[in-house]
Amino acid sequence: MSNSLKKQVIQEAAATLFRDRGYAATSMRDLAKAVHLQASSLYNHISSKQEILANICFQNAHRFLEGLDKIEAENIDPLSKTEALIQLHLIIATEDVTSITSFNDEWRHLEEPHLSKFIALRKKYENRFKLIIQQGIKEGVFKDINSTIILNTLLSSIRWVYDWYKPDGKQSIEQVGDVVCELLLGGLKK
Amino acid sequence: MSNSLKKQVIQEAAATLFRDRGYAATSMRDLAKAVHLQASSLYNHISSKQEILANICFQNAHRFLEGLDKIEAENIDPLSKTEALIQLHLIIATEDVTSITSFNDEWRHLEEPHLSKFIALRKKYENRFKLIIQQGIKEGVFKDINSTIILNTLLSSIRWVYDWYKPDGKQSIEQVGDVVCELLLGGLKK
DNA sequence: CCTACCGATCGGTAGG
DNA sequence: CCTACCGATCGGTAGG
Repeated sequence: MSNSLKKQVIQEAAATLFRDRGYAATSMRDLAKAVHLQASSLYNHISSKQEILANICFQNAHRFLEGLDKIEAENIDPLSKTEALIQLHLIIATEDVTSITSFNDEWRHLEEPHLSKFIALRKKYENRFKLIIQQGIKEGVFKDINSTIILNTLLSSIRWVYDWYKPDGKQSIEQVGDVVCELLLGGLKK
Repeated sequence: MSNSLKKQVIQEAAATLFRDRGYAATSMRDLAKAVHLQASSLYNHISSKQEILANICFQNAHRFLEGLDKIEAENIDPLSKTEALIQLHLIIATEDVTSITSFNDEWRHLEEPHLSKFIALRKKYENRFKLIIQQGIKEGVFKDINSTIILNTLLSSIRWVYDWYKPDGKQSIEQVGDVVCELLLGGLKK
């Protein structure tokens, strides 16, 4: 197995462990066992436990920001953009459930300077999302509700899917997405 | 200070630390420092780190179940019950933000037999909540949407308030609650 | 990739 | 409530 491929395997095993037990409760010996190595051998592929977490967090942060870039560039109204963003969250979630869950829950274990950088990226994402919502309010498609509350409720309401969704379930993620959109946007639309 | 009062102080300090750093990343020495004791002295008041977590989790679980008891007993329609449940979550959240946050995020660090007991309590709560939603669908007040998706979206969408709400904010929790109700129930109502 | 090992820290106990 | 201390485990390094 190539070195970079092995690194990938370690990263994925770490994401699973971080999701299941949390970052702090996962030891490098747990991780080593998961990939059939001695703990010390991990350090031929990664430089520290912290680096693994940082990779998980920033990889996912960039996936969200890239998705947002595309949606912003599209020539569609704020309602369609909001719908597209909800679907983006669900698509990213299903592409790599374990990674996204540990990204959601474990970023707070980032150390500086990673932590500040991560929070800044998230803030940027949220502000751009909020701008789309505010545009929707301005254009009269959305109710005139505090846009921070709308944003937080939208972002938060999608999160259960990460914990809950299993690819072998009876419902496709698109179906779940449509229902979630109907539920959330139904109350938001004027 | 009485013994039971000191125990209360320790529990609250622990809830704050668990919320800020997580259960696994909080050491008994951290906790001891927060209450101006030596680590060993904590054990005059509590029996283990695990016991503290179990107390936090079960205290909050019972607050939710008691609230649900009352709401179920009221002679009101499913829509009003759902509204009352959303407000219940927000009220409990604001009464004791730190405790509820570590209850939400740290229960998975419970060990057996606590863990199974806790999951069973939560399942019971969710099933009874779901029954109210299903009643609303049957009576034609709610759209005929998969009740599990509705339940999860409702429960999940409220969670950001725990992380976000500060009592010194500009908005009262009732205002936030009204907005969240409008947003969520607006899409749910037929 | 391994064996051997480091200093630091963990939850908790003994004994007063 | 403290000092002193236990065995276990932590992330990580040295050296091959």
